[in-house]
Amino acid sequence: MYSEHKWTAVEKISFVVNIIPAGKVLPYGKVADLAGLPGRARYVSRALKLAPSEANLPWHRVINSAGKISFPKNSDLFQQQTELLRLEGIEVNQGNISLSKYLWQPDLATLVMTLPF
DNA sequence: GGGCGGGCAGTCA
DNA sequence: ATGACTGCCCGCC
Repeated sequence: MYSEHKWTAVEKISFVVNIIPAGKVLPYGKVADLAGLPGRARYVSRALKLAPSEANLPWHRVINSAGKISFPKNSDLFQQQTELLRLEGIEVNQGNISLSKYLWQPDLATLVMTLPF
């Protein structure tokens, strides 16, 4: 059955963030790409900030393209994100995460069939 | 409402 | 590492 539903940018972003597996991370820019919104990395951060907590998004799995946590080192959010990532077995040193170890590299063919948009 | 300016959990050269 | 550039939301005329 076709759905007439029009996916909003926020919905697409939420969807992509939701399918990042535990123990993996994805940069803002990649999230935007997979959501079909190339060049809109900043909008991803904005969307995450505005997303209702009830959505239970694994926001902590989104980091910047340099492989770092995008919060000031003394902030609560920085601490939270560090802890959440460690709970999933990801090594975090001073906000740095090894992309070569933890970058999510989805099989694109599978992904295309997974995304509803 | 419409328009403009500032700010941002980013990215790339 | 630094700076230029971006897309878009939000608050204020």
